[in-house]
Amino acid sequence: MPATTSPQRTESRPGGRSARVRAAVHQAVKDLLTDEASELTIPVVASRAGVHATTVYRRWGSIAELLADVATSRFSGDIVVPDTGTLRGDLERYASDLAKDLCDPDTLALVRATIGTGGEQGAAACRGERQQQLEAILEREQARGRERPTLERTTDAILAPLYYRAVFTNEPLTSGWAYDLVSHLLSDENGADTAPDSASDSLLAD
Amino acid sequence: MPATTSPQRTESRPGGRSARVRAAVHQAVKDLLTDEASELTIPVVASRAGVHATTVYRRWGSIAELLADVATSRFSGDIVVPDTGTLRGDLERYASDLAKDLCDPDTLALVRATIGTGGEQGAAACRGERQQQLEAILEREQARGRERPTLERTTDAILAPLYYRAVFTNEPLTSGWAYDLVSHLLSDENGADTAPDSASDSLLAD
DNA sequence: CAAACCTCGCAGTGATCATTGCGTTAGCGG
DNA sequence: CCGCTAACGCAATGATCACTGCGAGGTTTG
Repeated sequence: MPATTSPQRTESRPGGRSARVRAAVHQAVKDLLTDEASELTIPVVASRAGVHATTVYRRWGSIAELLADVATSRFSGDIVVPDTGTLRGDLERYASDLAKDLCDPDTLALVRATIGTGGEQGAAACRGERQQQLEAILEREQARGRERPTLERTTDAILAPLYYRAVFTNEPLTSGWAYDLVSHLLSDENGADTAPDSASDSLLAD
Repeated sequence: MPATTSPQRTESRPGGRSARVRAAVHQAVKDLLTDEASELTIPVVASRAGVHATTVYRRWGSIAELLADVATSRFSGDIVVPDTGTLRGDLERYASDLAKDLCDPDTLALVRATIGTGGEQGAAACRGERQQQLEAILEREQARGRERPTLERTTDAILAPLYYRAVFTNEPLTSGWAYDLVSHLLSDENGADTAPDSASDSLLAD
C-alpha cells in the first residue's frame, strides 16, 4: 500500500485560516464527545471551537456530515500497515495497534456517535481503510507463496471482535487478547500452527 | 418475530391505557428510525404516536432513555435459546436466528441509534441477554460432560462478527455464513472436527 | 359502587436551534 | 504591491424544542 498521507485537498482554498477553523472544529467535536453530557449540537461545537455557528452550518451543514468528516480524517492514515516479515507478526502488530487505538475513549465516543447519527455513511467512515489494510497484509503473505486466509475470515476473526468489544462492551482491549485472536485465526487455518510468541500481558487499557 | 406485546411488569400500573401509550410510543420510535430522514426528537415521536409530548417527557425524560427502553424491550426474550441436543446445533440455530434478527433494517437502525445516543448504557441494552444466552448454551454442553469453548471465545467468534457485519457494513447476513462462524469456532477448539452439515445457502437477506 | 391515586392532555413560556442577508477580513494571483 | 474571490463574522428571524402548572379522564382498591 502506497503512502496514504495524501492530504485532503478537496477545499478550493486550503489556506491558513480555513485549515485552522477546520482543525478547531474537529477538535471541538472530539472534546465535546468526551464530555458525555454535552449536547453535541452545531452552536455548541462552534462556540467551543471559537468559531461562529454560521461557518459550521455553511461548511458542513449538519452534525451527521460533520461527524462523518471528523471520523474520516480520524481513521485515515492513522494506523500504518506493518511489515514484520510474517503474517502472524503483521496481524499481531496490526491488531495490537488497532486495539490501542480503540482504547482511547475519545475515539470510542467518536465511533459511537458517528454510527448513531451518520447511518450507513457514518459506519463506512468508521471502518475507514481497515479492509484495504487487511487485504494488503494478506496479499503480502500470498506474495510470499504461502496460504492465506480469506479477507472475510480475517475480518470476522480480527476486526469484528475488536470493534464489537470496543463499541458494545466496556471490557478492556488488551494486546494479549488481540494476539489470541490472531492465534485462533491462524491455528484454524493451518490446522495446528506454532504457538503464539507471548500472549496475555502488556495491558493497553487503563 | 413474536408479538411485541410482552407485558412489561416494571410499570407500577400496567393497565390498559399506560400500556397502550407505551406501545404506541415504542412503535413510533421504530417507525421514525426507518425513515432515516426524520429528526427523532421527542415532539416528533409523540406526534407520530398520537400522544402528547408532555407524556413522553414525563415518562422517559430524554431520547436516550427512550431509546434504551425500546432497545431493552426489543432485545429481551426475543430469541429463544434453542436446545437441539448438540453444541453445534444449538450455536447454528442461535447464530442463524440472530442473523435473521439483525437483518431487519428496523432493528439495525435501532441498534445504531441506541449506541449513538445512549452511550455505555445504550450499548448494554443492545447486547441484551445475548451473553447469558450463549453462556446457557455452553453450560448445557458442559453438563453433557464435553469440552466447551470459553464464553469469551464464543463471543469473539459468533457474536462479534454478527454485530460487526450488521452495524458497520451493509453486507447481507446469510445463514450459511453464520454456520461457517460456528464451524470455525468448533474446529478451532477441537483441533479437527466434523465438517459442517451444509453451508452457504438459504439467504436470509434480500 | 365510590373514593383515592395515577396518568394523560392542554396551553403557555423561556431557551435554543437552524437559516438568511450583508459587510468585513484574510488568503491567492497577477 | 494591489485587486479578486472565497471564507468568515455579525445580527436578525422564524421555527422548534424542552419544560411546567393545572385540570380532566381513567385505573385500582376498599
